[in-house]
Formats: sequence, C-alpha cells, structure tokens
Amino acid sequence: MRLSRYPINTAKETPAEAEVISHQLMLRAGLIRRLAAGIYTFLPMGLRTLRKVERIIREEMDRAGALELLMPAVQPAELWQESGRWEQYGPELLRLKDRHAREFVIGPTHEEVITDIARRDLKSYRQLPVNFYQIQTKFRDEIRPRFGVMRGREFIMKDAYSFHIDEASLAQGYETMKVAYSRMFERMGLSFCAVRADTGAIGGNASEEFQVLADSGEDAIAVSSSGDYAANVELAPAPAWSGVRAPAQQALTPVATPAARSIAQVSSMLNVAAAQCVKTLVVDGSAGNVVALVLRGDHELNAVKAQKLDGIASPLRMASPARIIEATGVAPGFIGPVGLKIPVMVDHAAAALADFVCGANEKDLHLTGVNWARDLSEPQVADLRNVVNGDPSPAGSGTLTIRRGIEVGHIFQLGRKYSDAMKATVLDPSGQNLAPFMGCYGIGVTRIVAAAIEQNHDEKGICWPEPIAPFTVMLLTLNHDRSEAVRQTADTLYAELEKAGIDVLYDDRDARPGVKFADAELLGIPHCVVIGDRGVAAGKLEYRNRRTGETGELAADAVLAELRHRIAG
RNA sequence: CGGGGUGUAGCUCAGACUGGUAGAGCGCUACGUUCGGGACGUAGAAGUCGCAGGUUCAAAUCCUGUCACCCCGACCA
Repeated sequence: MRLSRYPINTAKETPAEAEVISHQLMLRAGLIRRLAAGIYTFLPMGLRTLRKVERIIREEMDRAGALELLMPAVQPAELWQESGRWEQYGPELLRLKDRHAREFVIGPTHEEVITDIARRDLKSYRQLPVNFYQIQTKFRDEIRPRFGVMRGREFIMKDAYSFHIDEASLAQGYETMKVAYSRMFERMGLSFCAVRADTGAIGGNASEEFQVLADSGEDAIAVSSSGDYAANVELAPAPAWSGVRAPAQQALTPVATPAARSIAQVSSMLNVAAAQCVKTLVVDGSAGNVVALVLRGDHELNAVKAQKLDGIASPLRMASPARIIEATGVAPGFIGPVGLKIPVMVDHAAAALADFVCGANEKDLHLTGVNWARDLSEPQVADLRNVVNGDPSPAGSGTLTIRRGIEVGHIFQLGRKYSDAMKATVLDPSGQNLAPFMGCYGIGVTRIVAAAIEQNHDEKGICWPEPIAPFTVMLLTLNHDRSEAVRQTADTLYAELEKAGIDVLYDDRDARPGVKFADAELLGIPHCVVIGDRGVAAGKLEYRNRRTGETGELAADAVLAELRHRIAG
C-alpha cells in the first residue's frame, strides 16, 4: 500500500476524550473514530489489525475442530422470554420494536439463538460433541462505556458454544478451548494469564478468564509465585484463620475520636497500625434486614465473596445511612461489633486479631484493647476480603502477587441451564431424551486490539507485535520527489516485497523526514527500511526495528532476503 | 443511575467573571524558500459559539430548559 494513496490522518495532539494510552494512540494513529458513546468506526489502518486478530482466532478455532456459523444480531424477544433472560438482563439489553410492534433485541450474546439451533438440528448423541462459533458484532448498553474500544457498547466478539452428551465430554471440550485460547494469544504476541474466575450471571461450573497483563487493566488478578495458581481476586480465597490468636494484654478502653470516621483517621489519631483496627461495614441482608461485615482495617471487602453468603443480599448493596442508624444507633464511621444487635460476619483476618481497635457504636468514640471471646462473643467467621500481596497461595505453595489485567477471553462450563430452559434434547444411546451439557467461550476481538496497544507502546507510539501489525514492513523514502535514484530503488523494492506477499506500507509521500519517521513510529510498523540518497549511493539501506530499537544496514541487493530473515514465522 | 466536569474552525484551546458583533496554535489549500527527526514565509478556505427559549438597543458571554460527550462509583468480551 502506498501511503500517498492511503488517507491516514495522524495527530500530534492527544484528543481530549481519551483517557487511557491505547485509546489515545488509536485516535492519534487514525485507527478508529468515535461515532457515539461506546460506538466506533474502524478506519482502514485499524481494520487491518482487527482482521489479523480475527484470522488467528479463526485458524485456532478451526484447528480445535469448531465450526464457524453466523447468527443474526437482531433476535426475537420470544427466545429471551423462554430462557428467562428477557426479565433478568435489565437495561443493558437493547430492545426494539419492528413496524408490527413485535419486540426484538440486539444480541449481547447468543446462547438463546444457538440453543434454538441445537434443538432443531441436533437429534442424536452421535452428533456430539460439537462446537459452533462465530465472529460477530454484539451490543451491550453498558452503563458507562469507556476507554474507547476497550469497553465499547458495540463490539466484535468471537463467541463459541459447545454441546456434549455428558460432563466428562464437556470438561474435555473446555480443555480443548483452553489450549486453543492459549495458542491464539501466544500467536498474537501478547503476555497473558489464564485465571480462575467467578461464573457470575451466566452461571455454570468451571470458568477461566484470559487476562492480558497491563497496568491499566480494570481487573485485579492474584498470581502465585510458585506458578501453579492464578485467579481473579474476586474469587481467590484468602487464608483461613488458624484458630489461635495472641492472648489479650490490654483492657477494653473507650477513647474519644472526634470526627475520625475512616480507618486512616483513626489509626493516625490513635497511633495504631491500620492492621490493628477493624472496620465494620453494614450491607443489606437477604431477609430485608441489615448485616454487619467486619474486616481488618487494611483489607478490602470482596463483594463477590460476600454476596454468596447466606443471609446477604445478592448483588451486594451497602445499607443506606438511614437504615444503618436505625439498626445500630450510630452513623457510619463509629460502628463496631461490640454490643451490635444485628447479625455480624467477621473475616478470618479480623477474627485473628487481639487487642484491636473498633468503633464504639457511639458518635466520636472508638474502643481499644478489644478482644474476641472476652469483650464480645466468638465471631462467626467467613472469607470476606480481597487477597493482598504476600498472602499464601491457595494452591499450597508460594505467595500471591496482585497484578492488573484486561479480560480478553472467558471460557465457561455452562451445564444444562439453557438446554433445560429451552428444551433442547438429543437421544442418548438408550433412546432416552437428554438435555446436552453446554460450554461457552468468548473472546473480545475489538478489545484485543486495545489491549495489545496497552501492552506494546512507548512514548513515540504503538509497537505492534508483528503478527497483528497492520503492516509488517514500512518502506520510508527520504527526498522522495527530488531523488530519482531513491524513488527508483524504493519503487523496485516495493514491487518486490508486494510480490513476495509481505504486507508493506510504502511512505512515498513528499514529506519531510521528521514527519515520516514520526508517523512510522506512531503507527508502530515492526520493520522499517529507510531509503535515502546516501544509502542508495553506497548500496546499503537502513533498517530499524520498532520494538527493539535495533538499527542496521541491509545490502541493497539483498533486502528481501534480509527482511525475511528478520520477520518471524 | 448517583456525583463531578465540558460543549467556540477538522484537532488542542483562549475569549465568558466585567454583554459591544469571532480568536490563537496545529491541520488543510496555493505559491515560494527549505529537505536525514513533526521547517519557514506569503496568501487563503474554514465556526447557525451544542440546541431551544428568555433578559437586553445588543448575548459565545447573563437566566431557564434541553441534548451530547468526558471523568469517579455497581456490570462484562
């Protein structure tokens, strides 16, 4: 492709709307344009990367034996009513009516449609296992779309659904997908991590997320130093209390703590570590009541863990201040477990404390030297907190490190939720009707593009991993319009590279060198060949590697061979 | 949906408090000089000041409403 015929529009300045680096660079490099909140056009340069990502996904899905199909984006409401998700899904589901006032949705996912296909077309266990996939546009009316294409409302997803006669086959199909996913992300040159995940609203048994590691990631993941455990912190269990604690040494003492509502304020006012304080959070219970959750001052509440406990409302909601005052007699900030009249659940780490500090259930007052068993009853313990750096790995050996990640893939063992709800059955070997076990496997295709940039950029721009770069080689001329020799050398080389099937972008613009170099770096093309009068005269062309910064010389008459040598795979 | 903020040229923004008839830089067009790291000069095109009301002799500026977008909290590929 000749850049003079490719209307790229690169920008020096960062658009005001972009917060994260990938969004900024995608706008500056002219990969995407925003049409509405969370809705983007992929411009030609951006689409090239998107297509390369898709191709790798297709190749690996096909290799894993999955069958590609294409389902409609617009789906009749009846299917969603049948699965029960018409009511469950809420405002994130975009609903619309056609001219006959019949209701439809724009698909945020396709379990309903695929299960409808399955119940029509799958008749026998002999047809199983089978895995259908598609790469298709989804719409989810997110409360808050952000970070450009990273969390858009309209986005491209690869979704796959497998059907199995029994759980063993499902587990096998799930493993096959896990392997395929790992191969895909490896081929894309991404640094990623497969982590155990919460099954969330979709339900089912086993579930793992594929997280691209990046500091800007929205998800926190816990990785064991021993390499045998990784999980979303939503899920990672914190160590249980051993059952022994230090003996009480201090007397229970009320101390005035005027206006000290936060752990930080209390710990600095009383000069005790946050880890020696206890915080008491009041959440809605499942029976219309409220429940107190007690954690060590330096720990964070884990909502996913808490809402799974009996007696606690799911999804987790913090109780309103009015209800807190009604139930405890005091405003948030001075609540503590001593003498509290509502159910109390205590995190393991808080239960292990002796001589701790907590609110006194009275305004501007805290208690010090508090001890379980002596000053209040032995606590009912539960795992309520997020794991932190240094916690022991749940797998037995090693310690956990908390890292940030961007979720680009998620695989589930669904079970029979949809096949049951929608009455999809096949005949088993004994001639009985049986609802097949299902798995589902998603990849955020558009999100991968953004995640790859988050992980591969520098102060000058994008540093694409070669397999998903829009072009593999950049041909950059200096003095283009005035040097016949440069132009001829470059034209010849361009034709040669094109003929060899290499994705080459030829910057044949009559622009100053600085402009060309800056654009090449912003666009992040992995290999750059610079053609100037000096080099042409000497029979040598300059080579630059975008990622490594390596520079060198290429013999003018052997550029193709030398480039082939440098292009991976 | 709650809280905060912003809408002025394609982009980044000034002008607003103190109303007086539209600005800068980048980008774009033409010409000239320049040419291995985002050049310079000259000339030029380009804005119903988000939209609708209101106040006023006069509104980008003040008032009311409304829409859009961005940022912080609960969901997800």
